[in-house]
Amino acid sequence: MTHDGRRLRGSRSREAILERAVSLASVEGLDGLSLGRLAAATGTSKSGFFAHWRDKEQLQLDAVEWAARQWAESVVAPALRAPAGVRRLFALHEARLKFYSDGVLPGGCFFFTVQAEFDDRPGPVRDRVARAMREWLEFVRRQVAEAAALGELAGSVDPDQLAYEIDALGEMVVPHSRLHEGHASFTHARRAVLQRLRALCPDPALLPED
Amino acid sequence: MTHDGRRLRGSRSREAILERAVSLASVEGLDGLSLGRLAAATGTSKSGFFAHWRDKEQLQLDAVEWAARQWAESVVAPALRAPAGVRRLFALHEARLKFYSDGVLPGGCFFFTVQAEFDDRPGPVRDRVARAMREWLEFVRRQVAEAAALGELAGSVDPDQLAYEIDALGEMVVPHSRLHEGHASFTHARRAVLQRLRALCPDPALLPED
DNA sequence: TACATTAACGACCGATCGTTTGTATATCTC
DNA sequence: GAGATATACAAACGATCGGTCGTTAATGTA
Repeated sequence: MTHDGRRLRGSRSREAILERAVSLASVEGLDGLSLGRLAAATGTSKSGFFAHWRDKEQLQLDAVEWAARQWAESVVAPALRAPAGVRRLFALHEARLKFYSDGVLPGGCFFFTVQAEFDDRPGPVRDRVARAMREWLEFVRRQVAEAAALGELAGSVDPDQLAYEIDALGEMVVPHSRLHEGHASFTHARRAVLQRLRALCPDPALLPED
Repeated sequence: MTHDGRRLRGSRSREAILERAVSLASVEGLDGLSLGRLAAATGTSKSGFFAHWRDKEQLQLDAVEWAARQWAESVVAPALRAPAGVRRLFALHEARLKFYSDGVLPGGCFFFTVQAEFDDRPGPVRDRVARAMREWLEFVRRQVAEAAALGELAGSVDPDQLAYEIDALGEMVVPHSRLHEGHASFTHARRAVLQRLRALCPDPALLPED
């Protein structure tokens, strides 16, 4: 009846499980999330996981992969529709903030949670998380360098430096907005980067005033 | 023989346990830390904990208290030796960075880890952590306001805004420095705040050039 | 000295953890 | 259709979880 091949059916439930895992892990972390709770949340049995993954660590690694793809589609891709340079750089910052304020993930940010969880725990998961963060920072750095090459940033800008600032100001919105209710941290994060870029940009018309 | 009163002895081991708990929690989190491992690390039995605390949550609450005191003594107090104003503000930032780079805690920062762990988990521990972070941010905000009142910051500065920036740029050093080895993030965090303050301060002699 | 209190312990509890085993069923290959 | 494979499950495993219980030794109070 159903035309699900076993492989199609398998990869569908695999994707559904990973989506749930990323969602739950944004709240409780990848290790804090237990297979029992994940099974309950997906309406399956926990022993069924072992048909898809050798052990919990393999599932964690695939969850990081899934989250990186989600980030690329939800944050990076929309920002790439803005014209290259300082406008794209700020669009990237705003797309991240929108990702957070839209509540795409219940915990706000998978990578913030998982980064805090694994930054001191050597192993494959930590390495995979570190790679994802490195690639993200490298991408931001490239946007900075491109803006500078287009003459949209004062010449003396260090791309590594500015990329760190943009990332830090954006990422700390997650704990601030969740710990102290209210929208203030979003305003602060947005304005911090906006004013920083406006101060560097020779053409103020490229960026909103406020 | 020993002049330990039972109360003195009790409060001594209580403090020793809390110090260990804060240290371990900076790595694995307050919930990730299990009583069994804490007992092993302190050379005691886990059942002994229940002579000092009703349950794990009470120990967690006291650990937050202990960590807040450590932060006040190791970061806030040294910075207060600098003259009020923009110099104290920057001294505060540098004291925090020194706290991290000195490796006072094996996980870098107790509050970063615990914040990420509890920002989505309602309960007394979350409330206590939120209060500690609120008090810290309020303290930074007051230093900003004082610097502005002394005429050491351009008049248009919003203390909430600048306090958020200083905190975010300082705190994100923790995951960055641990995930990507190297000292770069310390340089970035230091220079970001320094250049921001220098741009606002009418008297550049108050701050180092670089 | 008599008695209460405290610190600390070993042994054990039910629950949950990640994982293994065995089994049933559906799907693909031939 | 036959045999291999993939999906999924229930049941159970040993380990560990937070927590309880009963006890011992030391210290305090009377």
